[in-house]
Amino acid sequence: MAIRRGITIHDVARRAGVSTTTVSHALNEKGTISERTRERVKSVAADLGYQADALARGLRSSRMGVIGLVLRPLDALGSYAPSGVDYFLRFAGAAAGRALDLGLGLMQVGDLTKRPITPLAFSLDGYIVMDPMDDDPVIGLLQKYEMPFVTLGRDVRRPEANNWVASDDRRSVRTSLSHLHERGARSIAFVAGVDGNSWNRDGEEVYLGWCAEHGVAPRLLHIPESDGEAGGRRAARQLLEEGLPDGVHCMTGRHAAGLQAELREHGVTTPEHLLLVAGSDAEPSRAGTPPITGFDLNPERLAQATVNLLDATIRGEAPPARTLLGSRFIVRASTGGERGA
Amino acid sequence: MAIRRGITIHDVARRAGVSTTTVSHALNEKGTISERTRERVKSVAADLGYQADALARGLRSSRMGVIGLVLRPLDALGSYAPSGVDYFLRFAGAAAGRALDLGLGLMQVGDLTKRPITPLAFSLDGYIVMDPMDDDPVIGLLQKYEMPFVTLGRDVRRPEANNWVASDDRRSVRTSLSHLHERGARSIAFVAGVDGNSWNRDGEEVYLGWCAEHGVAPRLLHIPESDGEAGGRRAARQLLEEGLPDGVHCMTGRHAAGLQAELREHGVTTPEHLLLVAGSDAEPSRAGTPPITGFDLNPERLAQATVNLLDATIRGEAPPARTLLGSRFIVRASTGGERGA
DNA sequence: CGCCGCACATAAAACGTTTTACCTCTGTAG
DNA sequence: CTACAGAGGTAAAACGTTTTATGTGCGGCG
Repeated sequence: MAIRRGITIHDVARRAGVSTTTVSHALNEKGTISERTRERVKSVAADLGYQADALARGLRSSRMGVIGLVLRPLDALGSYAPSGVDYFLRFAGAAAGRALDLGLGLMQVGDLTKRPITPLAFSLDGYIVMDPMDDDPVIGLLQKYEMPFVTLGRDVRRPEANNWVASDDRRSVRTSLSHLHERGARSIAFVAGVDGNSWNRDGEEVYLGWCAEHGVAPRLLHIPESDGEAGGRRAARQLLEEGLPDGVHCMTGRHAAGLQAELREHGVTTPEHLLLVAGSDAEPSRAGTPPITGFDLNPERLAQATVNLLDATIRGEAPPARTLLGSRFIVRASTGGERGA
Repeated sequence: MAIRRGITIHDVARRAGVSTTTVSHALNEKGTISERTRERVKSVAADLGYQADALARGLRSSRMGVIGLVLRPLDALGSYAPSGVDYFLRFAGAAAGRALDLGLGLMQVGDLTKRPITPLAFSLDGYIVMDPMDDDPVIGLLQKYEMPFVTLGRDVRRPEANNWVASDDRRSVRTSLSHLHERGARSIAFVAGVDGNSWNRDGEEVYLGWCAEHGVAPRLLHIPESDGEAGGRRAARQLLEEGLPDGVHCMTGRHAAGLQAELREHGVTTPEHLLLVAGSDAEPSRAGTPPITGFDLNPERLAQATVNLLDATIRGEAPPARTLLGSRFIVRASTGGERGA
C-alpha cells in the first residue's frame, strides 16, 4: 500500500547529527540529554514534519491511542448496521466523537471471540462493551488478556464490578408502568427480548415486582431482538389469541412497532383499545400509527460518560464508578398524547 | 499495558518443529511448502490459538484492516460530538457497521492536518472524507501520501473526481422550493452555511437559478454552521428588520429551529405567516413548534454506499463511480403538514 | 595519581512479523 | 557421472521504534 510516509527517526537523527536513541529520548522526554541538544533535535524533527510511526511504536508496547467498541446486541443480531435501530448508531457515533475530543481514536469491532477478528483488536488500549450478555465470553477474553474495559449496562454476572455506565432502566420501566396505570390500563403485558443482559433482566424484574405489588397476574412474553417487527407481530397474535390486555410495554421499539401494526390490522387500535409504550425509542416506533410513547435513552450522554470512564481507567486515574443516567420519557399518541387520556 | 498476548509465530514454529518462515508461509499461502507441512502448521497454529500481531505485520506494510473516517464539518465545528446534529452520528455509526460486515474496522479520526493526530492515522488502509471543503488540505494530504480515499459529497475543486457518493442535494433544494411555491410562498429566503463544500455550494446555486427562473429577487443569507440555533435566530432578526419573506429554506436543521423559535417570539408563526423547510432533518427541527418540514438524507444508505466504494477502491477492484442518492422529503406542520395548505 | 561519579551520548537488542536470498536434497536429462 | 532443475525448507535482513546496557570524557575528592 505505498504508504511511504518517508521521514523516519533515522532521517531526523542524521540531519541533527545524533543517534536515533538521542532523537527518541529528546522527543519523549526520557533519558539524560542536554537541553541544547534536546531543543535542536526537536526543531529538526518539526522541520522535517517527523511523526513517529504508530505501528513501530506500538510494537514496543506502548499506548496505541485507540479504543475499541463492541456492540454485543449487534453481534447477536448478526448485522452491524440493522435498519430501524438508531440507538446503537447514535451511541457509536457519539462515543467516537467524545474519544476524538480526548485525542483518542475509536474503532468499532465485531465479536472478539469469533474469527475473523479485526487484526488490530488486541493491540488497542481498552474497550467499551455495550450490553454484555450473561457470562459474556468477550468480557472473559478481555479479563484474560488484562485489557482495560468498561461496560455500558451492568454485567449481570459481576455484581461487584464498578466499571460501568448505564441508563436507569429500572426507573424507566416503573415510570412506564405507572403511566399506563394512571391512564387506565389495568391488565398490562410485557414484551422483553431474549438477550441475557441487564436491560432485559432488570426490566422483567421490575415488571414482575410491580405486578406482585398491584396484585395482578403478570403476562411476560419473550421475543428475540433479531426478529424485529415480525417478532412484535407474533407477540400481537399471541395476545389476540389468549385475550387482549389493555396496556403493553415492549422493551424494544421495533417489537412495539410490529405489535401495533399487527393489532391494527385486526381492528385493535392504540390508544383507543390498548395503551402502548416502547422501552427504547426508535425510528419505527416514532413513525408508528399513531406514534408510540417511549424512552429516549440519550445515547449521546451515555457515550460521553462511558468514554470518559474508560479514558480514566486506561490512564490509571480510574476513580472506578457506577454511573446511572436517567432516560427521557416521551409521551406520544399511543398512550393518549401529551395531556390527559 | 500488559497486553502480553503470549503466543507468537515463534511458539508455533517451535511446537511444529519448523522455522518461522515456514509458519508464515503456511498461514499466508505463500512460498513453496508441502501440503502436509502446511496442514500440520495450520493445525498447530489453530491449537495454540495463534493470531498474528497486527502491529508487527503492519510494520512490514501490508493491509491493516482498518479504514479512517474524517468528518470535515465537525472539524470546522470544533466539537466532534455536537448536540442536536444526528446526521453525522448516524453516518459514522452506520459506516462502522457496514465496514464491520466487510471485515474491516472503522476509525473516526480528527483533522489530519492539525496536531495531534491519532498516531495510527497514516497506517490505515484508506479514508472516507465527509463533505470536503473547498481545496481541502486533508484531501491534499491523502493524495500526497497516495492513500486511497473516497468522499461523501463532491469535492467542488475536483470536478473530474469519480470517487464519491453524495445525496442529491440539488434535487432536494428544487423539491423544497417547488413545495414552498406550491403552498403559496412567493418571496422565498435562503439560509446557507459558510463551509465551502458542495452541500452549501449546490444549494445556493440551485436557489439562485430558481429565483432567476421565476423572476424573483434572491435573498441569500450566510450563517456559520457552528452558530447553530443562535445563528438561526440572528437570521430571523435580520429578516424581521429587512422585511419578512413568506417562505424560508434553511440548509441546516439547527438554523431552521433557531429561526423558527425567534420568529415565534416576535409573533410570527409557521405555517400561518411563513412556510419553513430544513434542508437537513435534525432533532431540533423535528422537535420544533410546530415540527419542521425537512429532508432525511438517509445517512445509513449513504454510509453503506460509501464504505462499499472505498472497499472496492482499496482492493483495486474499483469501478470508480459517482453515486447520487435521493433524500426523503418529510412534510411536517411548518409547511402545512401532510395534506393541503 | 587513581578512582569515583556524573553528564551526556550511543550501540545494540528487542518487539513479531514478512520477505529475500540462499541452502540441501532428490530425481532426471544429457 | 555430471549438471541442472525443481521441491521443500531455512537463515537472516528488514520494517521503525523504544529501551537497556555500555561507553566516553571531565571534574573533584582522597
